[in-house]
Amino acid sequence: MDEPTGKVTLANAEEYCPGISLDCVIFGFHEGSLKVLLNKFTTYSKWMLPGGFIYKEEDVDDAAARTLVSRTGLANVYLRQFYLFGDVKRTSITENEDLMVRQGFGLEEKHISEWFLQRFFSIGYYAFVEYGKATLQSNIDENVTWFDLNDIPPLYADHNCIIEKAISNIRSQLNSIPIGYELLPEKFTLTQLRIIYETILGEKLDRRNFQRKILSAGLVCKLDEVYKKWGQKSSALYSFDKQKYKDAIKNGIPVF
Amino acid sequence: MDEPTGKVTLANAEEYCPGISLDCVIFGFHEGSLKVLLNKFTTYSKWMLPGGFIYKEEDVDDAAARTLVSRTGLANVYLRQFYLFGDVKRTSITENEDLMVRQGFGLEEKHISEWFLQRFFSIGYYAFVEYGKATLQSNIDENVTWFDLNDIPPLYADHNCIIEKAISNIRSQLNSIPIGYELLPEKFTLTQLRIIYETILGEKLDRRNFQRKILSAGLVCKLDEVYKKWGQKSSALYSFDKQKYKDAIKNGIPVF
DNA sequence: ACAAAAGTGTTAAGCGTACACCCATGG
DNA sequence: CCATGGGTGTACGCTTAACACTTTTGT
Repeated sequence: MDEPTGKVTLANAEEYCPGISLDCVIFGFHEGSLKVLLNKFTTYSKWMLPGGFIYKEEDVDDAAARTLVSRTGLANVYLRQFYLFGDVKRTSITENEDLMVRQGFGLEEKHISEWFLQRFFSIGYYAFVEYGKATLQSNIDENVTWFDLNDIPPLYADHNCIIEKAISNIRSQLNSIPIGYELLPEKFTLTQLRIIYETILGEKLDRRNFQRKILSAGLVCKLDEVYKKWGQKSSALYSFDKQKYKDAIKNGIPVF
Repeated sequence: MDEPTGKVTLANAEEYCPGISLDCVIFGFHEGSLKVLLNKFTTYSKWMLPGGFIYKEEDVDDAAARTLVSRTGLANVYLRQFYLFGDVKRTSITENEDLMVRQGFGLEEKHISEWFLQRFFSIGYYAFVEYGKATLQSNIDENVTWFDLNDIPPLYADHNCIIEKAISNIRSQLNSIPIGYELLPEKFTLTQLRIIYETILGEKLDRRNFQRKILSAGLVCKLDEVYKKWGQKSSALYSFDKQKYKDAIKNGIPVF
């Protein structure tokens, strides 16, 4: 999975740490809703989270970043490890056999059970990327697409649970992580920002109170420009104050 | 490490998942300060966090619980996975060689480099136990002792970092986890509870405001008994309301 | 005229914070 | 009588939550 444009192969399985993988819940924001990036091997029926393996001489965080680059072309994104999924039954052998046989990974026969049918731990990461900047790296073997967060199909293994856990994790930290900066374009409206919060929290927020709260945090500043949407009153555009944003990240300033 | 009273051996290394271990930051409270449980192999100089390996057919959470039982004799304790430590250089080969040679694990020569000198991922867990109920399982090969949190020596590998990360993790969730219930005996004073919060937060809290805050959460109730300490006014004893505590755990009620 | 979305302001209740005061105990 | 620690109460200020009115724009 380290070859963005080439065929997926595990013939080089010896280069990876055995029994451990990582899965990324990659969030984007587009047309008023949160999206999650999923991929599917063309020969296999189920969608799955973009994942990867870890080179024997590679830090886990680096492996996650590499996975993200290979699917979106984006480097230096907001990426956080949030949980290790380690139950024995989180993957099923029959499901993995199915996946493997259909996909025909470049494994010699004797390596199949040693590698792909073994028990796997998976390290969960979540990422925030700017939807418009991601260049999805689909190819003949692998299809990469955004899914609306409210419209996720049944996924491979425990990947639905991984998404759930990512969201509950983000939710519990929503007061201390400045969400929005990585998800939104440079210029955005407060309604867009509010929808992100509402989606994560799973509840409606009062428009006016939200506005006051966000502005009082001081991380975003109003621009002179306005956003014009057909059929509505034009709304003010805002931008993140990059310096204050970085301070908030570094010093853990509560932002909401 | 699954044989509490026997000699530590890894001759049965094939039974464990390779390249992955877990380390527990076990907190206790005694004589006005937070303690962390550490252990030391008698032949090796450095203290380390109680850790263990994961059987091939064992859930990670179960492995952590087993590790905890083997050191403290306690089952059903508050135990949470908080991070996976996955940097390549988190352990050093020379340090591991030193540990291994001195300890003389029951490994055949050819297995040494395959098992103990390989790269290790470590899953971090933290636990809260009642100091008075823990029965430390020291033996000839392994010494198990409580250390004051403010007096931790330089530990094996990245174990000091693991403790730091555990504390910062607990600190960030202090409003939503009912800390104290597992650390304190059945009957306790609010000063004891306050010291726990102060230690985790690293700052003094106003005695009166703390009291009001805790009581308004409704998880603890005042008893008719008092605690008498030599040289001071006697103070009221409190207990956790077990039902409300369970609800708070289950439903994630903010408790502070 | 009406619906949908945005801008602005007000008010009351609740919570956090900073205190003041008194009591009990032992040195 | 003083130092230490515990019990109780108050008062101010800030944050939060609930809510009303107006503007813009396209159907």
